[in-house]
Amino acid sequence: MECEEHTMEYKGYKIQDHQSSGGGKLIRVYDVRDFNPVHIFECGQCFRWYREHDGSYTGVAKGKVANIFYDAYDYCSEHNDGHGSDKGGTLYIRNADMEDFKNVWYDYLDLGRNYGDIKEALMRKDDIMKKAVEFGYGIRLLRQDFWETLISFIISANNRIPMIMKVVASISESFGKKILINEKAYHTFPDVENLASASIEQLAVCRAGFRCKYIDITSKMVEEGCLKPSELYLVNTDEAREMLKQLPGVGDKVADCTLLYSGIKYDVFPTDVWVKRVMEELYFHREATLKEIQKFAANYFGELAGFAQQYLFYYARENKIGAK
DNA sequence: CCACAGGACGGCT
DNA sequence: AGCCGTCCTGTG
Repeated sequence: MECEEHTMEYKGYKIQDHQSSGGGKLIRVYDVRDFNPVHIFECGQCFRWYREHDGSYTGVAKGKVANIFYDAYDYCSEHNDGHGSDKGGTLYIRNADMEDFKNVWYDYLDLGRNYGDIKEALMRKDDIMKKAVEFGYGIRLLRQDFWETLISFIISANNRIPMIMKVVASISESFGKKILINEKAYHTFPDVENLASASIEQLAVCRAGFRCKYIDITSKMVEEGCLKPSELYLVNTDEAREMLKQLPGVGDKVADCTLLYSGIKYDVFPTDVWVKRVMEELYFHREATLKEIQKFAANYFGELAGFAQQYLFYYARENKIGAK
């Protein structure tokens, strides 16, 4: 089998591109900091990544399939140096070439952002954030496809993560494009037109329940141009949230998740039951309304609210903070 | 069989 | 504006 390797530099990262004639493609990215696949793929922001036996994750995003593995340089010692940054490691992206890395994965994995600085700023806030950041030290906010994120979080309403994953997988199998890799089939998330042309009966097969009608109407509204994703970048966060809330099935929480996880706005604080519990238990020391929590987060975390929320959510859910 | 988990929405105050 | 019943599909 012929193998070809190239080493190059891209936006400050040293990359090795490994292509074999057998069809195996691999990208190695050196010195990637603040990266832990478990934290990234299991912190509730995405629904299409599955853990393999070797600890890597396989998923479909932006029309591409990849397997992601991370090898930390100093696995056993402390994960951070007390200043919010870690020692880094090597990121392996299988089934990707240099073009895929430049066009999809660099951006999707938010590799252009210095999470060390964000973690340091949040840890300086208080001991609660220090603990939350130390716990989820390898979290990154994925910059996901807007449309997939919107529909995924409409499905997330009053629903649990394993169920959301099943419904999104089912919608992709029914309406997305098939990709064959080593004779195994993967499916992309359908684009707006494909979902808009589906009937409610076809959607019902995907087990989305009462959310089927929201998906149906939202698809048709977006197809007709009632909401143009590009316009969300041009307005402030409150206006963007109100625009999204015009779509059925989209309230404050779904709107904020969509804005945050597709990388459009970062000064949001999506407040689900877990975030509400952790805020009540650790910050308010009493019951608090959603409004109070939103106001507090906006003032206290400001531009970093979205990142703070993600560390707090992962910390709360993994440790069952505030659970009955 | 029942209790419970999880946000949006609409009707009521 | 705030409160609360209802919506669906699971699992324990």
